[in-house]
Amino acid sequence: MDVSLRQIRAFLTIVHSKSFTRAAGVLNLSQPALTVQIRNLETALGVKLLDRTKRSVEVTPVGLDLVPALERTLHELDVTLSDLREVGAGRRGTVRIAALPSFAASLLPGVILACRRANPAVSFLVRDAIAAQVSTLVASGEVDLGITGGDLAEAEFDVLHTTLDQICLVFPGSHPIGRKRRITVEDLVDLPLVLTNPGTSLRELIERALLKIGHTPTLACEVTYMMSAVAMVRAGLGLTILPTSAREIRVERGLRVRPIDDPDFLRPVVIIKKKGRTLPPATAGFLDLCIAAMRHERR
Amino acid sequence: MDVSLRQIRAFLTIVHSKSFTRAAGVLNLSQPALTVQIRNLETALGVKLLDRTKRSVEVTPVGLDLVPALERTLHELDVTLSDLREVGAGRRGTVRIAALPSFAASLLPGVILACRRANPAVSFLVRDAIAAQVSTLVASGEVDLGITGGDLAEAEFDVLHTTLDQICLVFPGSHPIGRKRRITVEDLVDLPLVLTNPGTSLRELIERALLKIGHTPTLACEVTYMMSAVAMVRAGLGLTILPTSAREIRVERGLRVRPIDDPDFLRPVVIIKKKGRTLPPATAGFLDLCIAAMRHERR
DNA sequence: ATCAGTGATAGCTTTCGACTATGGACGTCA
DNA sequence: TGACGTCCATAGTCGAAAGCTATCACTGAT
Repeated sequence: MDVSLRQIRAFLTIVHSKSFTRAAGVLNLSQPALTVQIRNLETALGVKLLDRTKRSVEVTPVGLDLVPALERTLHELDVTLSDLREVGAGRRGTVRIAALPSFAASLLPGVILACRRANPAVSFLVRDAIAAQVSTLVASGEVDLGITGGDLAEAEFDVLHTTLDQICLVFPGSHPIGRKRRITVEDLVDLPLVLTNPGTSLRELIERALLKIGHTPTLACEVTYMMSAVAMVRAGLGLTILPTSAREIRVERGLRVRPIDDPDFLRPVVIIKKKGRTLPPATAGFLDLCIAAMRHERR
Repeated sequence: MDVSLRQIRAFLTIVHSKSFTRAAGVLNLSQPALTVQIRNLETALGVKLLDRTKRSVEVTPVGLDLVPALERTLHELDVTLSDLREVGAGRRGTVRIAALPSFAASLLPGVILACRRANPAVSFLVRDAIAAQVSTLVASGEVDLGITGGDLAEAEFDVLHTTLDQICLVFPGSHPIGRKRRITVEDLVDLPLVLTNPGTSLRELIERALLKIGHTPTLACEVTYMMSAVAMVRAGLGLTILPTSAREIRVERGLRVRPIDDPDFLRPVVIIKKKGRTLPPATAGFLDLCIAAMRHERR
């Protein structure tokens, strides 16, 4: 027969309590059960581990040598497994998530805070990246969740939640366009725009929408970070177009933000995971908080 | 249910082979058995460890974190247990033995050599000590075997073997006593003797034997080591009395050795162990060799 | 000498784990 | 596109393992 954990635990318990009967009590077992366990263990190992003698049990020299090693190993295993149970309950673990920069800066901080408040031992790994990278990160398994634009192609992902992100025009308070009641795509034509880099989903969305009415954007400046775009606008270099989710439009004073009233500027946003992948429990909890926060945001 | 080693091994095997079916082959198990093992393991831990998806099995992030720790622990355990099996087979281990100096220097080296030839990984701990100390060492468990004089009092020990050690008179080749055909206790009276310290079993034996015929030894000199005694005799300081087992009587040239023809000078020698104690397998093998060597010696 | 306490043994019962057979999902290839 | 093969899951059955109760044999203490 093979050696089992039960047998090892039985052995160690007997060594500590120096008695089959007492050990049986500790292990919630009958004394004969223990006798059999030890007999089997000794048979399996081919060594006598305990000397059953008058009045009490003594460990053989061989058994004594064994005790520290077994104890160390068993303790390691127990720690590993009890940690794991914590992970299983969602009280521990690492939430690994990739998100568009706008969400990484606006939605996530609050959600992370809430999640950490509920389970202080949970840690977070946030990768902020443009849409194309987000899906790659999810597909490769480098992160478990992705928050990205809704234009993903394949059945490689499960869509866990969908919401909409209103794209807005950002302009100085003094700009004449502020007087319009409603801003449409047509209004964007010929306006000097500060846009994010080509390849970003936002840029593509804008170009596509303008192309639809036969135009291309009038580029005032091209930047990588939305923060830069906002600064440009503030300096009067032009106007920019950012999603509502972008934190940048809220921190900069003296700028005005107005939705662009066009279905093309209501960008779908999804939370995705790799298909067939189970989310770690802590991450599943985090997801729920995310969805709740998005619902709350859209109200 | 509790986590078992089988389950952990099953999990790791599946992780490596990335397939239930293949892992089942490796483990000589049916595939459904593995399915059940993993299901039980996951239930016990409250975590999904494997994602069973199309065509192949993937480890969940949580499971992946777990693999190295489990592997390390399991490997440690395997090493510990396989070492132990070696010990159990007597191929490894430490033989701990206390012996009277005469035996430690004469009988033991050969036996140890033979034992080591049979099992090269066995190591030895030899304590050479006078009779009183030998029994103490055995009683305390500091050694497993003791070779000592036969005058031990208690039922605290098991006597594993008994032999007799002829006590001899050692004298210079030129000494007149060499002309006697037979040496008796009476011959010892008034001879200048080089004796070992009071408290040694040999000294007590000699004093007791002389006292029986109403005498006390004529002390030429008192020494601790038999080697010293022999050197004194060699220098003509007196005669000495040593057991046959003493190696010293063989190495010194120009000395003569004659048995003292008296039952009092046929000292019983025993091999003992603590009662109720199981000998480690390597030590049991060593004991057999000791007994064989003693039998051979007395022929 | 009796009694209390220890571990071992025996007989019975329950539980666990393994096997065979089969089902459902998915990928592949004609 | 449909038949097939592969993979894991499920169901039912059976045997082995492990548990329990009752009792024994031994030892040490009263």
